[in-house]
Amino acid sequence: MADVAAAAGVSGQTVSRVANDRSNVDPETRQRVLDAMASLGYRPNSAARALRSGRFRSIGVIMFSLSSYGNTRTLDALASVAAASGYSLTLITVQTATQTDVSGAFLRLREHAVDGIVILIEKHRLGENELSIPSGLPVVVVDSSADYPYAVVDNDQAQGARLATEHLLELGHETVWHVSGPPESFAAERRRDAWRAALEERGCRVPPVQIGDWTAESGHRIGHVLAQDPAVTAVFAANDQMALGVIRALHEAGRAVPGDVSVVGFDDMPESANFWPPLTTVSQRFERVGEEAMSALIADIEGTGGEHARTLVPTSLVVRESSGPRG
Amino acid sequence: MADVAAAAGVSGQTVSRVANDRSNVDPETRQRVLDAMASLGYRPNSAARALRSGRFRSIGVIMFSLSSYGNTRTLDALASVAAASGYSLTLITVQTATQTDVSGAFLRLREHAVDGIVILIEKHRLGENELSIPSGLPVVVVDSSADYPYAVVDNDQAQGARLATEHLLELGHETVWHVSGPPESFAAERRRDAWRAALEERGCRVPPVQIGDWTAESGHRIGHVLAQDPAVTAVFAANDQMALGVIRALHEAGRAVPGDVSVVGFDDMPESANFWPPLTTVSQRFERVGEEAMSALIADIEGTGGEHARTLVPTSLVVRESSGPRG
DNA sequence: CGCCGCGATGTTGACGTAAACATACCCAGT
DNA sequence: ACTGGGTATGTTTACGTCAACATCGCGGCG
Repeated sequence: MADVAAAAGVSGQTVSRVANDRSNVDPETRQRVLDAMASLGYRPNSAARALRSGRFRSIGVIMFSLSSYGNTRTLDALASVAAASGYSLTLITVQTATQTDVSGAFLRLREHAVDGIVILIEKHRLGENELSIPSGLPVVVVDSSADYPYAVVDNDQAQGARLATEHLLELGHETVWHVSGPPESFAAERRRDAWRAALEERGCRVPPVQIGDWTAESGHRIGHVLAQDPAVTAVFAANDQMALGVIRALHEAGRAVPGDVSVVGFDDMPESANFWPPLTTVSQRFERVGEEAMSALIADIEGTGGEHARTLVPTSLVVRESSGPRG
Repeated sequence: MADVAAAAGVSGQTVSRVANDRSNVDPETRQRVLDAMASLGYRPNSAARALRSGRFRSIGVIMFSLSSYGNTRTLDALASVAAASGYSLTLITVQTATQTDVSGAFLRLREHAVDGIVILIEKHRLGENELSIPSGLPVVVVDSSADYPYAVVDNDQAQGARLATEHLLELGHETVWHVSGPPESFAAERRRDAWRAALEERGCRVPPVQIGDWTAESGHRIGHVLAQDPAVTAVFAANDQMALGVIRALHEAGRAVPGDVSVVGFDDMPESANFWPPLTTVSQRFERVGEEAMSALIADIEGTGGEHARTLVPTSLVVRESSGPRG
């Protein structure tokens, strides 16, 4: 900065004013400073800026894992919105979603002087005492329980699961079997509850829940069991990967999809339209979730708004060939 | 820090020494300082630290998109290694892989005081003049050409493509058709060249290349064309998603996989084992790529080594049911 | 004609840390 | 007892930026 000031023949303060677009700088002087900046390749030093202002224009993201398709897309949206708002994104991944790991991530983010934190954890109930942040940083939680003392943004899991279940019932199936995500996942629980509620509302028998772990392998294993039972004509899997495994098991058992069994997934991965048969599934708007989360966080940081609302982004059903009338 | 110093009855400098684990602090004093730190919840301010030292213990990552499966897994590995080495990760995504966007990302990272940069761009030849970094920051490029003046780490695309092609030839197929990635992708080019070389070495006819864009849809479209030609008995798709589309098109055309046509992919996505039929594919070790890239970068930052080497991580063939002897 | 006010610019200091240098002390060797 | 060297700790200062205050000059108005 001193170099720029010298080159432009002004004081450092004037350079600072130009850099921050302050009023009350003579247009001619401003131009001179801008020229000097350009020719010297000057960039303000954000460390000094952060030290001075206490703000870093940086957002921390704590993720459980990048392997999940939805989390990845949400992160992408977070990055876009953050960049558009002039924030950078500091990413911390934790190996396990334990309180210890998440707390450690918090501490590391505090050291790295972030202005706010997005938690992208798909697991259930991180002990709330552990999540308290002494520094009072703004926090937004994505894809988790409503019990947090922070703003929460999520896809509307319940509404999506209801869409899927009702779609199958409307096709004439007597009931719908469910391949659920793991017990510790809140998203899985919400989808399961909504599936059960949809069945009960219509007076349908509620078959036993099949517990998977989101992987295609678990779907495959469960699919083999379901394929043995001729009463199974409609399956709602809690994600597309498990649906894929179920379909493979049905193929292996010689049961036609959707001729003998209809299958519906949840996520709408890019591949799902090209499964065999193409998968009927619930499309989530992860981009929208990321945008909502980042907007809420930035509003909180900058003092605009901040009601710690719960935002649910609606999902939609994409009907493809894996579901059909009861054969 | 001043509070801690007062609480422990020492000077700020001693606190600093304890915080940085310097030698020459009396064990008793050290403990007193540590206790004070703990009770006051002190965390060093990284902004001030960065300002003082010029080092931020932060790595910038520039990604073209998070939508690619491989990039995501590589990023996951980068994050793990960075965390283990005490670095944080600043993520910048660019919408397009143009020189302008990438340069802009560079500038933003320079402002954010990163110590080094990983470029995770799957596209070809960013103009090299644009990639020059005035500040002389260490840079590692993942998944791209060897022409850069920086260290490069990548999966060994050529070796993988050769594995896939030779596997199909060894099954008795007279030649292998190729569904390629888009022209501007260097990875696609390397796979294409290796496929062609493997065919030519064995004196096989080289069928016309089918150009896709990595998506399952493009594979589906191309698959329909290939399905018309009875001479097509073996297809090597440049990624699993396009392979999925090809398989779907073959199903639709009534051609059995692998009975009539064998299909091999590239990537080994978690879903691929549960395609119908399960996909023979080339498994890439993205985690290893991420580790190598981050290690190289950190070595460069910390002045250890730094020969700007080119590291290729070997791939392996996973044989499943989508490939079989020529029917 | 002189004073006031306002806009443009300069000067000073503080943010939290750590390097460099300074000081204080202890112990071994003569 | 005195010197020299090493260890533990304190003091000063600078990193780059920006808020607060100080200064300067110019035009308007009583």
